[in-house]
Amino acid sequence: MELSERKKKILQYVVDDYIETAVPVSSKSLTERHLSNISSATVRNELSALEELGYLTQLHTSSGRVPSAEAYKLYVSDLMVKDKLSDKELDYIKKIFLEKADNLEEVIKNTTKIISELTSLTSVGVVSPDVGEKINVIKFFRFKPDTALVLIVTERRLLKDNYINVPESMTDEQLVEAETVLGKLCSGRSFEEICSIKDDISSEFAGYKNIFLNLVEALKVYMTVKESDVVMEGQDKILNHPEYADINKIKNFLSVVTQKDKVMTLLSGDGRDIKINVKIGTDGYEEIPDDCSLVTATYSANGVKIGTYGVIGPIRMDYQKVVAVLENVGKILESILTNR
Amino acid sequence: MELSERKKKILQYVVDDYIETAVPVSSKSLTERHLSNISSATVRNELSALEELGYLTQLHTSSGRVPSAEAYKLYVSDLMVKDKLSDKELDYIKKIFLEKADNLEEVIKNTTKIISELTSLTSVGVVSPDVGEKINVIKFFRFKPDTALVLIVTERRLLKDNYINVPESMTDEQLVEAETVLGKLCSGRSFEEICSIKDDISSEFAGYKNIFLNLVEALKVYMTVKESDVVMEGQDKILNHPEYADINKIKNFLSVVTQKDKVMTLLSGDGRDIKINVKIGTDGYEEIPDDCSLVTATYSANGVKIGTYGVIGPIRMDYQKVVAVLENVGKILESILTNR
DNA sequence: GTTAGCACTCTTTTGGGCTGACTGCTAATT
DNA sequence: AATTAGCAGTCAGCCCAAAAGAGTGCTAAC
Repeated sequence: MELSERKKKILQYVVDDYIETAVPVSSKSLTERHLSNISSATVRNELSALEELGYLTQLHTSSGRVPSAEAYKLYVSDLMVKDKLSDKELDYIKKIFLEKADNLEEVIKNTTKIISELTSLTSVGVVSPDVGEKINVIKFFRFKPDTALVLIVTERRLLKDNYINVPESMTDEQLVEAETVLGKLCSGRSFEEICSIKDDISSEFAGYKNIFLNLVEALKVYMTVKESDVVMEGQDKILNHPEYADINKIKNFLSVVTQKDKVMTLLSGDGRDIKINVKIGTDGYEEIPDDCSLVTATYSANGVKIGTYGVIGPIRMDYQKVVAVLENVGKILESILTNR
Repeated sequence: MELSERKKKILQYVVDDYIETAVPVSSKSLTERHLSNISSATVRNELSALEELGYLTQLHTSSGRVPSAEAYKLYVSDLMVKDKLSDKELDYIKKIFLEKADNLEEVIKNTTKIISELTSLTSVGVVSPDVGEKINVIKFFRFKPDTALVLIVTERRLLKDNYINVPESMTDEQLVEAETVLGKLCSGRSFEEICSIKDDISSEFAGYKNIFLNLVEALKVYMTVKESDVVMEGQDKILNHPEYADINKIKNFLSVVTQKDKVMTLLSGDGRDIKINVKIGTDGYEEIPDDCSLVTATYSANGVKIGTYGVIGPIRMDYQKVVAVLENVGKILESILTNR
């Protein structure tokens, strides 16, 4: 069922005001602030209808109205007016990105830093796993008799955090040969493809089957999100929100937001596209406290996914700002990474 | 001035009880729990003398006594009886370390995890910088026309987070030669030494002076503590302490303990030796809130410093436990890293 | 459909009074 | 000279009642 224009407007004002003040919104304050042309009694009738429809709740019979999770969803999708960032804020984003953007890891750190800074919320980010990435170069570097570091260059980054076992009997020359042969096998192919050719390895590569299998194991590590791919910033920002005055709530929130594995499962779900993704209330996400929202965006450059970023905060957060920040950070980031 | 034996004993009991209960300690409870042979009035006289001496304070005229920072210091250095860990706890430590100790970074993560777990406090750790480390191998890996990844193997770890610029005109063969030549120059020498030979580079190496200078810059990065060397665990643990019921205190604490750079400056100070190091109250450390303590220990194996680890928490923390954990983690860690 | 007005509900604040947990002091005791 | 019993004094914490304040819902009039 469709809401009347006036109901929409009133609901928008309620959410606006509640986000701004954190105080239940009364009919009187609405007429004073936004609706001087109609009386508070009329507004009261509308409010009580909106409550009936599930968009508003009251803490007790004589308190003002508070938006429900439903109301926030409608607000974000339909009601809210999109915010613009100031030139100062845009310059700040550009400045940070241009300062240092050597490698993907650095970029991610900066991205979450910017987002947390501009939204005054806890921000989280995760690099998309390398599933579909194409491999350019593979290199082995032996640093102990029986282990070698694996270096992999893909289109978007240099992977250098994985070790494989190599037989001690293998000479350095043989390892270089393995590198050349397996390099030939892998380059130009994606992680997925390589893992799938596991068994029917042709005779040309047969001598290096064991090394290859070890390599496949190493590749697999990059195909799922790892804790080290998760970045978090500004975990203390939640304390600036008046509704988080309760120790248990804080504890609850921090127990999610100080543990990478929890944030990981949260973010690994939605890597679909560049669009903004809003989860309000639990929405089936048991990891988030149910008075929290998670707003994320997935960025790409040159058709390659960079990662998913976003904020976690109280359900009463400044969605206008958050969406504006995520959109602009995305635009600027993508343009910087694309032009080079 | 030296305290009488009885005063020491009483002060010890006060600190013991206060750490246990978080409630100001009264003369009556002291006689009931520990001093049944003397009367509460006598204890009152002693308490008031200890207050005079600056070891105890009162919140208001009719409250029990609370230890001052001075009292905690004396307690840790002289008064407290050393705690022993249970076999279960010792086994837990060993289990975790034996599970995974491939590379130094992993070990550090585990160390802080164990410490936080066993003490129920926020724990922090930092790898000691590589200043005095001797280099074994240096390797360049070109992954863009003008940049190469620098791999450095030292006695204790593989460093792989630094890039240098190389001239695009340089062929891969030339780069390999640079690697061999500079490898000869550097291997067996410490970071410090290499940086100091900067200028009077002998003719043999003259052709690679620019690469060498870039390499020196890369080395320098490893000679100071970096944010990525800092690890933190259990930032939410502070919320279990009843004296941290105040939002502002929590905010204060978290603003330190969620920011790596702040923790970094805290820890980079004292890398002297294996001894336990206790900073109680501010003690001139403006980064810590003044109702907090920082207890750290620096570990080594085979004469090589591994890093500095410790806990940050309320001044009223269980020092017996903390010291016991730090000592035992150190012993086990050092023995594991030494025997191999 | 809108509005003024009033009764009603519920939270929050205020303040008094009481209790209980201490201490400090004094005078008596060992 | 050190210890102790006893008592007066202080202060936080709790309970309770009363008052104030903020808002709603409803009704009757416009």
